[in-house]
Amino acid sequence: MINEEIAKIFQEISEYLEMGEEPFKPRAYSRAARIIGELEKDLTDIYKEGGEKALKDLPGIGGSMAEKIEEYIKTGKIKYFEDLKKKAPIDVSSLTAVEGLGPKKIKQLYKKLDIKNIEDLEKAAKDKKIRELEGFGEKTEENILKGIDFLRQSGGRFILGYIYPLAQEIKERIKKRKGVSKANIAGSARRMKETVGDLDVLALMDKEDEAADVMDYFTSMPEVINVYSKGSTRSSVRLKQGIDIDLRILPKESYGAGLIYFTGSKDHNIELRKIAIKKGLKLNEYGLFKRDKAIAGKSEPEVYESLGLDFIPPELRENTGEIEASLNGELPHLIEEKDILGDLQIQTKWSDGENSIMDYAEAAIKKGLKYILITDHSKRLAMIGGLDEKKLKKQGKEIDKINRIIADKGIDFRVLKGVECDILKDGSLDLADDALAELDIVGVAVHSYFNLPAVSQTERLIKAMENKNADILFHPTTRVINQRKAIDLDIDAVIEAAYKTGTTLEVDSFPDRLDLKDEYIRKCVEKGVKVSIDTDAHSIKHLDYLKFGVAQARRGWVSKESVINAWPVDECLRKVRKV
DNA sequence: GCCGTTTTCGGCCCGACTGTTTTCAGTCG
Repeated sequence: MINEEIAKIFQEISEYLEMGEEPFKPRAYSRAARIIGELEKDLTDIYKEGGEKALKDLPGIGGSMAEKIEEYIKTGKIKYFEDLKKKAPIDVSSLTAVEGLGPKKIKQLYKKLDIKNIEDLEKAAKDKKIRELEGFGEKTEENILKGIDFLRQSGGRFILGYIYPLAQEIKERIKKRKGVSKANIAGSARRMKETVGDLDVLALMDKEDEAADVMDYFTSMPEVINVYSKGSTRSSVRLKQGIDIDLRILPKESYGAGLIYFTGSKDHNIELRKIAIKKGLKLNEYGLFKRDKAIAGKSEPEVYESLGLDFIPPELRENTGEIEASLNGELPHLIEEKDILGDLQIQTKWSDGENSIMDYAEAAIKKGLKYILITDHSKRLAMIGGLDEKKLKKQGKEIDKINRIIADKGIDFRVLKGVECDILKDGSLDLADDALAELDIVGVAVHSYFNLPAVSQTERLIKAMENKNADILFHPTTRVINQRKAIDLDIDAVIEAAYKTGTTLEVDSFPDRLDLKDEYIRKCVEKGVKVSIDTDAHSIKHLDYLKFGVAQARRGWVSKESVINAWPVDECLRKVRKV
């Protein structure tokens, strides 16, 4: 966990330095921040085992940064960073979160208008002061206000994939405390919503008198910065990561009912209670009651069964038809992570990924996958080394070689040739058709002109899908949660076109993308459109993100049948093909 | 500030787009 804290500090240092004149130092810090953020191993452990030297051996970390990391491990602070903050007490990280604002503009705003945070910024923009600054104008001022609005809308919600490991870890720690026989994450995190407002953990305790110890532990965990409340059955704290977390302790007989109650959603629970009432029963967080007698409550399946329902997986509990489906025995058999046999979106060192093709192959084999599709960016994204037709061919030869090596070892695994080909403004593709035709699977994606009006944007996507080489539309709406809105488009028309052209639509598993989102995925399921669930990995570590894409697909009612990469490689290639 | 099968000094991903300009700085990826 210390890695994320240091990564955040280094990123902020980078932004501070960017306000100055020195050109390359910021990049070094930003690169280091990224590397640290993606490190498998805890920096504290690396330091404990190998000292400052081991830190220096990390890529992107030299003497100066190793010292700073050591300082943070020992003191919890980095003086260099504290000094920067003292010199210019600006809330850099929240200001850079406003789209269109970078370090240079922030510096101007601070120097000329003494803007230190979002509140100052909003006031200055509303007072029309920003447009008067050199290099700024009316449009910039407008965009700043829009950016603030957008931040507010998404504000306060945490991206599930980034907070989930912390929730898991705390749950595991609670589980290990004396007297705790079960612990679960509840709330929207258990429903695997793409963002969560806070976290809930439930613990089952057999003996009430041990609860005080558990609560003592919970409210004094190292991450806790504020204790809102502390009691024998419920405590509530804020963590230094900025998120609030509740712990509730339940007795054995009502653990299942409590789990349902605290998992929600609220609307789902209300419907359940209505069903209980119809049956002359009463459902609350303590159990299902007939008069005053508990008839169920120990486990979730028991409660659902007593209500005459099939068990409803948490991802479906949004009161969007799951209760009727459950009553009628028509719930889908949802896709599971273990069903996924291949990953169809992976960026390597050939463009903006961190690892080699072989690294990914080895990591994927280890994870039990049977195939991966290599999809580096195409040439339009020149700045990150996008591939042209020639390089793509060269990459194909490397893939052939790797496949031979793997086959020689007798491993059942295959690396497929692909690309993430840019969709240009007019809907044509960035690479020549004959080059695309050589590949096993072609992914196409939008990375530019996000602001086209809905009509042209929709036409653009449909034209791209009409290209017979375009097999999968990657991250179809291009949103980045909490950062960038989805492009304007007629989603029904896009899904209709996907159906007609036989194009697969992707569920991108990257935690801040999860694109398509759940309600659109469900439209695909209803329409019979094929989907793929891919990680969009830019590093082998990102292969772990698959579970979030699978969860999003589950929230979209997806069963294995419609997922092309839940099938063996030959079947997948057959399914992806356009007819 | 980091890094080195060209280097312990001199490089460092760099093109497109936007909104500001009247030739370009800043931001984004």
